[in-house]
Amino acid sequence: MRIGELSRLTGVPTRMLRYYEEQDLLHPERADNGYRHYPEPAVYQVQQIRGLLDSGLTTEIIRRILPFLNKPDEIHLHPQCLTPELADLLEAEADRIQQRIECLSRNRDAIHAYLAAVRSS
Amino acid sequence: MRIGELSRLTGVPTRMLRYYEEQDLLHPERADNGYRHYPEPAVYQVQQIRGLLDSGLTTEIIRRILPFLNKPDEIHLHPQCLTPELADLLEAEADRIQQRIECLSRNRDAIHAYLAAVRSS
DNA sequence: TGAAACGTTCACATCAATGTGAAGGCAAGC
DNA sequence: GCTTGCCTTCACATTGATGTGAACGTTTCA
Repeated sequence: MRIGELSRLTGVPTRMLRYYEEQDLLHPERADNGYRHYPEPAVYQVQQIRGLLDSGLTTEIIRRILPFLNKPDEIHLHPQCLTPELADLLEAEADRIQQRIECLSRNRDAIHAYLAAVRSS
Repeated sequence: MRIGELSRLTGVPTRMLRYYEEQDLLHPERADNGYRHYPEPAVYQVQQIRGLLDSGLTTEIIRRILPFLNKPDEIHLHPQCLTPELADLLEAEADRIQQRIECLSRNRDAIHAYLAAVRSS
């Protein structure tokens, strides 16, 4: 599909889809006339990118971890693909994500606790 | 304590502590000479603010929900304090936080799954 | 008293994510 | 063929969270 349709399907402005490409998050094919051409799964990928951005990750971090998401099965099973440095980077990023999750969970619970307390009074 | 000590205790630059005050997230007292004076609990509050910012929340949202965090007990139990609009706002914010948690959890799991798959090969 | 360390405000700079518009090429229908 | 809508690139503006530095007052201590 072309960029306009992807934009409609995802609700993400075309400007941003081009920006994500510039940031190496998306890699659409190009038609003869230069038009970008996206495969079906791009819809899901864009939603994933949006979710991560909204969660406070930068495009740089997303670029780094994106190749390893959505691929628990279809993995390049050559062990040399996973250098120790890369493994460390992924673990560190998972840890930082975990910290965010805990922070957000605490505060979500606090909001709920507040609402419950006030309502039961 | 003064701003420098709070900065050392939290690792947050004084510039940012002043910025958070400008954004109505912190409200230190002022000494006669104009120096800011923070109470002990400010340390925890600053850490909380940082956690929320790092999780992708804006200062505007943090300003709105901050008064209701950390107060499951010491609540203004006057029911008129919780207008329906305010309750809606808090619920909506809790929902959006929940979405972030789910997005981050999915991707943390994906990273772990990738690492596990590659290592067991 | 003078230096060092800290505080104040003001202001300009940066960076990432995004908005917006110009100027022009391509495509599909009337 | 012309209009309409989509596509391209280029470029400048904006917003929120920061960095950084100037210019100046305060506290501390030798």
